[in-house]
Amino acid sequence: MSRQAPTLEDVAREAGVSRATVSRVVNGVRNVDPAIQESVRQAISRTGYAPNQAARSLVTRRTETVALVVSGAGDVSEEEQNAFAARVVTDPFFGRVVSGVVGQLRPRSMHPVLMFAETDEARQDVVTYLRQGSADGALVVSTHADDPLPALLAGAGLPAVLFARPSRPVALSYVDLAHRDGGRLAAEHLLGRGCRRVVTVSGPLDVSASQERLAGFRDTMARHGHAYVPLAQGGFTVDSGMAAMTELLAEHPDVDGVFAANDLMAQGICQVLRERGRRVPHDVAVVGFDDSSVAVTCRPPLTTVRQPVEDMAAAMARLLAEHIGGVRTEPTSIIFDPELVVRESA
Amino acid sequence: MSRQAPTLEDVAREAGVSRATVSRVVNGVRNVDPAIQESVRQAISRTGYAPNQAARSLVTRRTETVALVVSGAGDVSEEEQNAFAARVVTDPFFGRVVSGVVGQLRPRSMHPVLMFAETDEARQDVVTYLRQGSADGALVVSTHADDPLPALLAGAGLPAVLFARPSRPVALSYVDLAHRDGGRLAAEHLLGRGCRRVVTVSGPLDVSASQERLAGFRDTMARHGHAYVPLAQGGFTVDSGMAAMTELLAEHPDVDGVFAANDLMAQGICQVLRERGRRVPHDVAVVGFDDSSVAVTCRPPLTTVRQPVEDMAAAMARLLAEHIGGVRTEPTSIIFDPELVVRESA
DNA sequence: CATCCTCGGGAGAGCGCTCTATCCGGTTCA
DNA sequence: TGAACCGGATAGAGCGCTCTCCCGAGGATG
Repeated sequence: MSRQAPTLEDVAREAGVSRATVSRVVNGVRNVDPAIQESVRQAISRTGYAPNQAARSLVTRRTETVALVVSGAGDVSEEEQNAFAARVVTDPFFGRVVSGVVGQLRPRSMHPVLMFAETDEARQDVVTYLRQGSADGALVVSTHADDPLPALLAGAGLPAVLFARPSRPVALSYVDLAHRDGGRLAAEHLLGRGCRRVVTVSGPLDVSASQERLAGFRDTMARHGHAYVPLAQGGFTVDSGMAAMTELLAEHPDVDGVFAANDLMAQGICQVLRERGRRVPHDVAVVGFDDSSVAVTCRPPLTTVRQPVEDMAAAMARLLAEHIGGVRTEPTSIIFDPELVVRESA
Repeated sequence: MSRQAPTLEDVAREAGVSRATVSRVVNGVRNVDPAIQESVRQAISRTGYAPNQAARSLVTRRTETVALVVSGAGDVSEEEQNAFAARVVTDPFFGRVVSGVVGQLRPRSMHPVLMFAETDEARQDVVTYLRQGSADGALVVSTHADDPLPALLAGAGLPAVLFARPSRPVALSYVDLAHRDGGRLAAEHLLGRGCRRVVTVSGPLDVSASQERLAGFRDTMARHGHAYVPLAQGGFTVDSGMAAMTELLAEHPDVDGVFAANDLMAQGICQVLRERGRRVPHDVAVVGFDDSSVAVTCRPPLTTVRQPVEDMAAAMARLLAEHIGGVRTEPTSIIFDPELVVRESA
């Protein structure tokens, strides 16, 4: 970067028109004479002009940037922060979120800036970041039901869209899945296969999605005469799935069906079952949740309840863009339906 | 956001001082009378002032934002773009990169914006994004050796730091691993265990890291009398590892050692071996590469060559910050040493 | 032929901040 | 006592862009 970058002024002089006209050409607004348009374009490429985003933002009050925030509850220590980031990013679920979001933002020339807000301070940073106009809005994925961030955002009147309904009502749009129906689908499938001694590994019960999946599952089991379904709580990771299954297996060695609240845990469950000499699905049927990439790579491939994460994330981005653009003003919710995907594990 | 956001002017009026003084307090520069400092601070919290980042950027020419770019080579179709993003983000490797980068950026109050540049157009977008001052610099992770992005960035004189040495020399800083030494470590370990019929699954050979790991491995094997090591090329994914091992096993059923160029493939390899009735490590020893999270969750846990990705990513961020700040002007390279981590698979 | 539009273009006022030049009042020192 | 100095604050000039207003030249209209 040797000399000063060319400005609108330079291009205008080069093309022999006014700043305003160049601006009009660049932004494609109003009718500009095609001949002048062309000469401006040439002047632009001759000077190698690139509009200064800061100057533009200063007057438009738009940055074409949104914050993609993964927020937890409570406080974690300084060094845990990075571990949190690593864990979140590595989760196949997050990959699908990013994929869906980017797919929507790209055609709108918008960009996501990644933020992790697992401490109160970090959450305050997110609010400040938005308040100072560094981003136009936020897409929030909470890892806990009682995440305080949505309320902070709503309180500051900042545009935001949530993944999953917040535990306490907040005046923000969100997308969610009918988790309860997902639990029902899993139960019906296991029952349909003739499973009679079914157990379940739930997600963390402070996450409402976990509660709902479990509730839907248990309700359906109950309605078919299975009043009690043994439960172990997991943490949505492979490890926690293994631990939970080990525990359940000790108490219920005759188990013939398992519902796991996500695929990662289902994978761990399959691993434990195999190590204990149980064949999946012959001896024990396993149903996962999410239909993430591991559902396919898992041995055996998982029968699972599909959550259309990419579509949900895309919807989030779309909603946020509409809120930012002022097209949509009222908080809106979009609930997606789960779908059973039958593979080999059940 | 009901009324207009308060500006410096408002705070100044409220505190009974000039704009400049408030600015100094906000930015903590120069000597300001402690009493005035305090009254300004109070005025700030009373008005709920948050500095406008666009206005600030306009004059400082800094955004405190960096682009975190994952760039491929060649062109992929429109719909493959999202798949690319999903695949990249989900890779545990990327999670570690993000973790390391965020760890460095956070204390500097900088933020990463995520960009995927797997088409020529997308790469051009990255350059434009930086040229218009939307970000102060770029951290580039290339998925292919002949990625054209580094040259574009260097050509435009934009601050950037690369993960891995570019195939053609470019005037940019980079961090890298001594991959060749990593291959050597793997070979020595397998030989030390007494393996005599060793095969290897490499990464894509258009990635220089793959070539180097393979070269280091083969050289060492050759030096110990093993002139020929059967090879199958994989794609750094579990699936490709499985396919490669299936192939190798068909031609070399008596194999007793495998070196995989990353952990994901090693995991696939272990799976195939188990399915074929081979015990790991008893019948076949498997050495992976990376020491990623799957090395621990894999059954059996993987003996692997550790790549300190977090540290490397942190170094990238640090280098970039120095380049942006003008503290460092010459392109610099930092090469990290791999380390063997012995677990159960070999 | 006067009037009213429409269309293409220019002038210029900011957007909210930083930063240099400047000023002011009080001390120090020749 | 006056010049030099210095910490501490202000005034004001931009940074590069958008956007509203305005103007002038045609063309349509009555």
